[in-house]
Parts: sequence; structure tokens; C-alpha cells
Amino acid sequence: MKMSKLFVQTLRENPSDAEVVSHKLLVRAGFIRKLTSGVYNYLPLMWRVLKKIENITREEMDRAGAQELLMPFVQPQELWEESGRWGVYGAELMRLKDRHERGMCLGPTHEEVITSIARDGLKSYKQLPVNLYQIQSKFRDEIRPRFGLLRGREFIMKDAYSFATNEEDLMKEYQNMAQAYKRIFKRCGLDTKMVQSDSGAIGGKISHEFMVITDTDAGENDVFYCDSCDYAANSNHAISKLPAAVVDGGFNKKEVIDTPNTHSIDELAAFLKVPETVILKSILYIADSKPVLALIRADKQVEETKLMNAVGANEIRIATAGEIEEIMREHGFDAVAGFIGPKGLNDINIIADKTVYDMKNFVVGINQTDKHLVGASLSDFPNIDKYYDIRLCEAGDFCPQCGKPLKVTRGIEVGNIFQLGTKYSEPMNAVYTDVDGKNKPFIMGCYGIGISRTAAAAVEAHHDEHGIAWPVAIAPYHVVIVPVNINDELQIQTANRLYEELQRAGIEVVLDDRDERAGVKFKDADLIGFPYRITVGKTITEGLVEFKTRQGEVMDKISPQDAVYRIIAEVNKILA
RNA sequence: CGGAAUGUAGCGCAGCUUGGUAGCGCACCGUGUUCGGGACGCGGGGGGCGCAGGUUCAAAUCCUGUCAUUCCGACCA
Repeated sequence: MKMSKLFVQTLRENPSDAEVVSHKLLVRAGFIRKLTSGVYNYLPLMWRVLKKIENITREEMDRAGAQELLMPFVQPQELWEESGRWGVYGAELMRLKDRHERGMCLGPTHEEVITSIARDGLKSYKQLPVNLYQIQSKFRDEIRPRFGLLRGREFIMKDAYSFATNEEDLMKEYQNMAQAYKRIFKRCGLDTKMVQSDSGAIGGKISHEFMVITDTDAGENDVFYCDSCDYAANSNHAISKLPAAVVDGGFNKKEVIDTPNTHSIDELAAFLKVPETVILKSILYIADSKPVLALIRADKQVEETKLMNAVGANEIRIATAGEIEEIMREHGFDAVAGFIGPKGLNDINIIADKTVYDMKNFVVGINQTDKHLVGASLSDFPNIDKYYDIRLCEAGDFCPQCGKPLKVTRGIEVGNIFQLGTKYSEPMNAVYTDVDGKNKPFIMGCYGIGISRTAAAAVEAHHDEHGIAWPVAIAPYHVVIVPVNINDELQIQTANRLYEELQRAGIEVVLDDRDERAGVKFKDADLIGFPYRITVGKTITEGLVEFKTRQGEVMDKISPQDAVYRIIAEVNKILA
């Protein structure tokens, strides 16, 4: 490709709406352009990158035995009613009506459609197990799109769905996909960590996410992991052992005392001169519009996804100050936030964290403003009868597997795998006929990779102050040839010769034939992120060129042949 | 949805307080000098100021409404 004809416009300045580095660089280097909030044009350079990631994904999925198909982007409401998700998916599902006022939606994921395909096309146990996948655009009307391609509303995803007759085959395919994913991300030049996670709106029991580890804001997930063993989990799912703590308040007697204006745990602990670990914290949530009281040792935080799972709700949020007072009033109490507790709330769902189980002689709110009960014990609250893990882990907690300290970092979720079981096949009546002649629902799994997010994550992982540094396997082009002065006959001839020679060898090469100063061409080359650069300058009179890798290796004076051979060798090695 | 802010040329911005008919940098076109890390000079082209009303002799500037975008909080590949 000649640079003079390449469709690209590089910018000197960062776009004003970009926060994270991948967004800034992809816009500045001319890869993407925003059409509307969370929706981007993939310009020619970007499309080359995306196609490469798609192809790597496709090759590995095919190698793993999956079959590619393509499902519609627009889906009918009825299908979503069959699975029961039309009512629960929420505003993220982009709903629309056709001219006949029939309900439709833009596909945010394709469990419903694939299940309908399976129930039509898979009739016998003899056809199973099978894994079907597609690579396609998805649309999710995110509350707040941001970070460019990392959280767009429209994005490209590879989604695969497996169908089996039993849990064992599902588990095999799950492992098979986990292995395929590791190969895919490795080939894309990305280090990923496979972590346990909550399965969220997609459903199912067991799930793992593939995270690109980063220490920037672009990583929207907290990941807890252990260096001593293989434990790693998303914060929404991580469990831990706690360091020893004082859990006995040491109060002489049980009594209600005045604790004026202690609206926060800080203030209460300071007022009573006790550690937070002897205070029982009560937080009122609204789960699917019903009140839920969460109890936890006051030095710990509630993990809302865990709480949501414990309640079995689809949506959860902390109650507002007004709601707290109103709900208290309904139960005959006059209490504001900061003074509430489980006392007397017999018809409210109470979810106690396991940390509560060990507490003795503690401090707790009793639904009276400006008062707390000290010296309390769990037997005072017969309505606390079950204990769950709803606690958010913290760095410094210990690994649940080996007991060593856990570490925390941030990650970008580029892929995930779920064991769905019969969550969709059962309600949608997707069954096959088993050996015994009986109809049984498919045991399903599903497996996603954010293709466009993976591209952005690659930029987050591979860049410097000058621009992007694409891994060879997903770079839009492998090499750029820069003749310093295009009016120099020898330089331009040599550049042309190298250009043709590399092309013949199957290398993807850009010849920067623009009549620009060398500095401009170098800046653009660095910004766009070509893995290799050959500069043909003055030293060509001695038969020498400069060879540079985007990683920073420079050879000032090298023969053009050596540069070409090296590029051919390295690229072929990576692509092999 | 709650809180904050912004919409002026492809991009980044100034001009609005104190209304007088739009400007700067980058990018683009022409031209000359320059030529190994985003050169400089000269000469050009492009917008009527998100949209719709209103006030006024006159509105990018004031008023009303509306739409969009961005940031901060609750969601997820």
C-alpha cells in the first residue's frame, strides 16, 4: 500500500472526549471515528486489525471443532419472551417496533436465537455434542458508554454456544474452549489471566473471564489473584480468608446507649472508642423493588453482585435516605440511616454475611435515631438465621485455596466462558431425543470474545508516548518503508525495490511515498504503530539503510537485504 | 435516571459578560525556500455559530424550549 493513498488522517491533538489511552491513540492515529455515543466507524486500518483478530479467533475455534454460522442482528420479541428475558433484561436491550407494531430488539447476545436453531436442527443425541459460533456486531444500550472501543454500545463479538447431552460433555467443551481462548489471546500478543467470575445476566453457574491485566483506569474490573497458587477471581466473585480480628466488643452489659449524630461507621467507632470490627453494619438495599437488609461486620464492604445472587434478584441498589425512613415507619420505627438494624424486621429479607456469625458482644443499630445497642449477641436477633458470603475482598486478605496473601489488580475483560446448563433449553423447550427415546433439554455452554474490545485492550497493553506498538500478528501492516527524500532517485528506487520484494514474500507493507519531511513520516509511523520500519536515507549511497522495530531496537546501518530477511523471518515465525 | 458541563470549519479552541453580521492553531489547496523526528514565508478555499421559537433596527452573543454530546454516580464482552 502506498501511504499517499492510504485512507488515514492522523491528528496532532487528542480528541476532547477521550479518557483512556486506547481511545486517544486509535482516534489520533486514524483507526476509528465516532459516529454517535458508543458507536464507531472502523476505518481501513482498524478494519484490518479487527479482521486479523477475527481470523485468529476463527482459526482456533475451527481447530477446536466449532462450526461457524451467522445469526440475524434483529430478533423478535416472542423469542425473548420464551426465555423469560424480555421482562428481565432491562433497558440495555435495544427494543424497537416494526411497521406492524411487532416488538423487536437488536441482538445484545444470541442465546435465544441459537436455542431456537438447535431445537429445530438438533433432534437426536447422535448429533451431539456440537458447538456453533458466529462473529458479529452486538448492540447493548449501555447506561454510560465510555473508553472508546472498550465499552461501546455497538461492538464486534465472537459468541459460541455448545450443546451436549450431559454435564460431563459440557465440562469437556468448557475446558476445550478455555484452551482455545488461551491460544487465541496468546496469538494476538496478549497476556491474559483466566479468572473465576459471576455469570451475571447471561446466566448459569460456573463461569470464567479472560482478563488483560492493566494498572490503568481502562481496566474496569478488579481481579484478586494469588501468586502462590492458581487462584484468580473477579471481585464480584472472589472469596478470601480474613486476617484475625477483634470480634468481641468487651462490653460489661447489654444496654441501649445514646450515640448522637453517629451517622457513619467512622463516627460511631470514634464515639464509642471501639474498633469497627465489633460493629454490625446494617445496609438497606432495594432488590427488584423489595427491601433487603444486608448485615456485615462494619470494617468490610458488601459486594453487591454477591448480595444480588443471595437474594435471587435481577437488580439491586442501596435504598435512599427517604426510602429508609419510609420503610422504617412502615415497621413502626422512627429511624434514619446510620441507626438501622435487624431488630423487629421480621418480614424483611435479611441477608447476613458470614463475618457476622463470629461476632460477640457487639454494637448494632436498633432502629432508633441517635441510639445503638452495645453488648449485643446474635441470640438477640432470631431473625438472622442464615449466613452468606456477600463480602467484597480486599488486598491483604488470604487466598481461599492456599492461605497466602491475595493481590489485587485491574483487568479488561476480553472473553468469558459460561456453563449455562438448561437455563435456555428448558424454558424454550429445546430438546433432543436421547438413547432411551425420551426428550431431554440440551445442556448448554456459551463462550464470548469481545473482538473490538480485544483490539483496544491490545493498544492499552502495547503503546508508548509516541503511539501504538501493535503486536505483529494483529498489526494493520507489518512494515513501513520510509524514503527520507522522495526526490532522491536512489532512495526512491531502493524503497520501491524493497517494497516489491517484501510484498512478494507475503509481508504487508506500506511505502511512505508522501512528499513530507522525514520527521512527519516518523511521527506517523510511530503513532500508527507499524512493528517494523525501514528508513532509506543518505547512507543508501554506501548501500545501507536503517532498520527499526517499534519496540525500540535500532540498527543504523544495515544492508537492505539483511533488513528484508530479518522481517520475513520474524513475521513468518509469528504467523506460523 | 440523579448531579455537573459543553455544543462555533474535519480536529482542538477563542469570541458570548458589555448584541453591530465570525476568528485562531492544526488539517486542506497553490507557491517558494527548507529537508533524518510533527519546518517557514506568501496566497487561498471551507462554517453563519446544534435545532426551533422569541426579544431587537440588528442575535454566535439576551430569553424560552428542545435535541445531542461529555464528565461524576448505579451496569457489562
